[in-house]
Amino acid sequence: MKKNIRIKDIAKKAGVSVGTVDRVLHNRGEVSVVTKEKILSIVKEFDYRPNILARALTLKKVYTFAVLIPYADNNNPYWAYPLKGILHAEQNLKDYNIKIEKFFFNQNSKKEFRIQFENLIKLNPQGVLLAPVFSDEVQEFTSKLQGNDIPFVFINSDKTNSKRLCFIGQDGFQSGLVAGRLASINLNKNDTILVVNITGDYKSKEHFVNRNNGFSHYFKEKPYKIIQIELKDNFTHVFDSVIAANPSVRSIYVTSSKVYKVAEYLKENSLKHIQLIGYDLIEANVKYLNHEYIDFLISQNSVKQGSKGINYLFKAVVKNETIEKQDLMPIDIITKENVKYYGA
Amino acid sequence: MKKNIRIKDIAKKAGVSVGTVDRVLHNRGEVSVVTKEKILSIVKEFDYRPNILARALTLKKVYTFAVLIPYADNNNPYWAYPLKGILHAEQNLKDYNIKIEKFFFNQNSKKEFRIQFENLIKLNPQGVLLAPVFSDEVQEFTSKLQGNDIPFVFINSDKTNSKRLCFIGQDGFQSGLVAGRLASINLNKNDTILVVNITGDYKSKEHFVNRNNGFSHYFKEKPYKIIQIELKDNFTHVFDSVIAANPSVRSIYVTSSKVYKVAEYLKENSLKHIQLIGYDLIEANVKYLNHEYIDFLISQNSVKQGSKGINYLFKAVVKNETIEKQDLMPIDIITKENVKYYGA
DNA sequence: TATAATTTCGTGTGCGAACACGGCAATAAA
DNA sequence: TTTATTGCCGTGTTCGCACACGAAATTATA
Repeated sequence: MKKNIRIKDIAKKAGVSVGTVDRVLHNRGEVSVVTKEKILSIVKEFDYRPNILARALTLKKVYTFAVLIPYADNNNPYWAYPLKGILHAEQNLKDYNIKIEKFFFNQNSKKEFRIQFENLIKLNPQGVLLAPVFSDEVQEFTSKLQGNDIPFVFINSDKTNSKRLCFIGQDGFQSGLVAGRLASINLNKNDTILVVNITGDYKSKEHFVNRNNGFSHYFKEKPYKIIQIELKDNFTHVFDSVIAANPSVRSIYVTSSKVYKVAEYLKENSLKHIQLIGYDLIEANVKYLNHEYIDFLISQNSVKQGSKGINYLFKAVVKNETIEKQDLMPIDIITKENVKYYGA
Repeated sequence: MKKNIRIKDIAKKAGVSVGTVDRVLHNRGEVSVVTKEKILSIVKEFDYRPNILARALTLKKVYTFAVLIPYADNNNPYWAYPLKGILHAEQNLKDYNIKIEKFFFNQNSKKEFRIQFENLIKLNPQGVLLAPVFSDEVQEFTSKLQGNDIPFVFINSDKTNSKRLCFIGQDGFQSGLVAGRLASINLNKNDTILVVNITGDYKSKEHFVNRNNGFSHYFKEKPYKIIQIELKDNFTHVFDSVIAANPSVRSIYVTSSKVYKVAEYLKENSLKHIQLIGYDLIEANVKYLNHEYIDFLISQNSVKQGSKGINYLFKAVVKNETIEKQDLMPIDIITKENVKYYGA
């Protein structure tokens, strides 16, 4: 393990001054082709990597990253968690002069999304982390970013067509498979499984479609009856009739973090014999998990998604490292017994 | 979010030079009580934290950490994983002049452990990460470390009596509960569950005792029969008779990472109707998980344990931060469907 | 009072990288 | 030949911190 080579060392080897080496490294011209070539070859040979500590120290320049995600509220607590991770990463990178500007929008409002991304663009950040909720708007937005040479990272869901730096999230299909495995526990032949999609006005459904597909795929050639229903936020009435019409329902799979709403329903109607599986460790879900109305939660590590997003921007923009185009988070299986280790 | 205060700022506020501030901060004396008090109060008021970038840059001093863990081999692949994490963390901290010296010993040889820790002591590292396998020897070792003011971190298992900086590992009891939950899936009343302890010559059993206790606790007041057996590495013969004597065994819980040996047995004897649960994502286990001879693996994040261990030493020794006395890793539940996300 | 010993404090240098600035040579324009 | 203009390159400073060195102020001793 030998020491890292420094600019000074390169200069000595090339028989020039550090200033010259620096000019080559930063493409600031004013260097003859001959010496440039020579320096570059040395750089390559000894695998020069700038000492980022020294760089961060000397650069008064503050890197600004921007985040564009939905805001969280009572009816939509999910996005509080990625935000937590983002703040955590910000804290971690404080020494490196990284500032993170946050822009929030209503998950159901394309208009707000558009307003916020206009604001964001004005800021001219060095990198962007965003949740690509509305396909068309995202397309438009990312084109602009590309035009300004601003790299961007997707979080939570993906739009493969765009030239993102990276996507951080979960493989929805695969998590559907896991859900299938969990939903079929303790079931008897001919029992019924209910799949519940609570999407509200949510427009970007790809995520949920993948989960459904994975789930269905798991049950090919398995002897269970599966019913799928689509619900709005306020669904008690609809649910009553579905349950009444299907008394053999023994297992429910909710494809989103709103599983706590179904849990609430099960509790109020004393339906503890029905297994319940859903997504994400938000507070309400954890409560029902502990009270055994929810049997399994699938976590997509939303907090970590946030911190990873920022860290990838840091690596790519500040450290100039190449990063993987995709980081699929583990599909954590959470029960009452192990939930306490996934909290913070 | 205002700028961090610097030594220079403190100096100005106190009406002294940076040298004086520095002397106070590092307790190098040669400062009058009055000015010392004044400086300390300013430090406190403005929550001064040294810029670790600048510090790492200026300190030619190389921090040396030492690691003392069992080595991995074919019959004992486990420790390859924490080592992986350790190497990863080392890579990450390269810029900070951290060197990590590794010392390995045979898991069953107190003699080797002793030899290696003598070697380690000679190195006089700034911090130590160790697996406290042999109680008495560890006691002796850690006393010496304390005598030399060398902080140390435990990994994988704990010895609460010693003055460790921190313990990183899993709550064995709690993981036993999780195993209980998983082992009782799809069971009928009066089915039998077999608990298998494969400990070899392994002397430090606390870890496994905790897992057993947690498992037993889960089954209090549950209508299943539970049998516990203790096996050496070569157990085929014994196992034959146990299975023969208990045809109602429908679920097996192996309390260690050697569950692949039981899986092998199940495969050779075509006992696919028996559920199998064990620990750790070592290669052999993953293979049988994919072939559905193992139903669930409980992962204790051994790789991450390694990297965390080093990072805690870094935080405590280099950054001078206080750290939690204990970091309990999540109890990851792994199935065929989600295993691929826990690999690296 | 003069000198030595000690306490108390300030200054200067270096870590590695970034960049402004200025210098020297070769060539072009006067 | 003199004066600009350009191409090419070296020097010096800065970032925040650590530490060596030495200077001043204070106290002790002759």
